[in-house]
Amino acid sequence: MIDSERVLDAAERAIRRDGAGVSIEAIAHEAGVTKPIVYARVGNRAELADALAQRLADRLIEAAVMAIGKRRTGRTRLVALIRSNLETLAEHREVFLFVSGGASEDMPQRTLYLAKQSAAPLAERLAAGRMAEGLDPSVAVAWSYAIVGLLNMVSLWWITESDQSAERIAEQLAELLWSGLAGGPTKQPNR
Amino acid sequence: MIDSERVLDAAERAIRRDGAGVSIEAIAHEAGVTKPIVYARVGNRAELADALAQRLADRLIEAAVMAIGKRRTGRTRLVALIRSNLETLAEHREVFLFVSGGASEDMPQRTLYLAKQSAAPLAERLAAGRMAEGLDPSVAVAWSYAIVGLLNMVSLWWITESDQSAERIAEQLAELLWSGLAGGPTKQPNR
DNA sequence: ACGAATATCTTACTGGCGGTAAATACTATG
DNA sequence: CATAGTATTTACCGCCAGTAAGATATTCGT
Repeated sequence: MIDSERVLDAAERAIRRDGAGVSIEAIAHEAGVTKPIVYARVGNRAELADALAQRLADRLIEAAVMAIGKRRTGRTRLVALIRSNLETLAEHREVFLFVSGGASEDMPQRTLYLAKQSAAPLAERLAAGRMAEGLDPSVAVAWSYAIVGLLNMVSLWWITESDQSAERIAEQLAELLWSGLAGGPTKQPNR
Repeated sequence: MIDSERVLDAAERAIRRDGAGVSIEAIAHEAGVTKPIVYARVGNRAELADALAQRLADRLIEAAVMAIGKRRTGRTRLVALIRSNLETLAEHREVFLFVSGGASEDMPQRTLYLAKQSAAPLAERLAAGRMAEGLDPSVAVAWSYAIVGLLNMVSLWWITESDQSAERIAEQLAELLWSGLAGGPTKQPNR
């Protein structure tokens, strides 16, 4: 009896090897079993992608927790979070690409599903933080999706096209997210 | 002789009808021709998606230009831009979903390609704006991808799950993008 | 210990789609 | 009318997701 975790492990290895377009058969082969087993354990391709998305989200969160383990506050913490996100996604590059597109058809729904894994806890924290400061917490949901989308796209760009360091990119994004386009505390000029 | 524009029009209709998973054959049928014609005109599925992405990007830009036609400045303009983006994507919902995932395989590359259509001009404007203010323009590229990704994800979320008004969401996002998490001009507390 | 029932895995197949090569209809020109 | 060249369709291939039915191991009652 091979449990579903083994299959998922094998799926990740197969994806790393063959790219986001892996066939289910290749995954089965990697797991040392045959196709129907994969279907029995993790379901069809979409469900497989969901499961891998879940794992990836877990890793992102774990990495984030690690990153803020060293007590940092405010902006510095934000930089650390972004950086950990970039580096974790880069580390699981192929899986990231598979989850975020390699599974055909109703893809967008899955993108959203994956996003929600990260966005939901983020939204909670945001709402709590703003409540604590006496600010309107109702922006939290939209903001969390905004931040997740931002990180996703920048990660994709960074992984495939940019050669700058994660540190530098994280710094730039933190600047945007922390202080905004208007440039923070200074009186904003309009343009 | 049917030109490629006709095929693309048909593709959009077919996508609106059948969703992002349309078969090429269905598109050909909608265009009143047969499959190889589609391939001769717009190439394979990936190239079709690219062409539609281009069209969509054009529409987004056009709508954006319209939106800022009424002379607005700074934050107000930002709200208008975001709102136009949301509404335009909602209007072309299915095409948006097709472009941003309906085409299988090397999807992520295409997501990035689509993003670049919007990000490149945005980056130019950002860089110019920051130069004019004596700020470091090197953040422009990362920021443009950040903003495009942010808009993409929020649009996806808004289209499929949220029932709030575009105006309200635009306001919230503008708040984030303009003033940042730290909450703008006011001295930021850390949390 | 032995056979029956059940759980587990594999072989073998189907349907459908992306993509293409070869056949056919069509148009223009002498 | 013939011929050359082009536009379009028919007919096909290969591949893969997903599944049904058969084979093999395993548990359980007696």
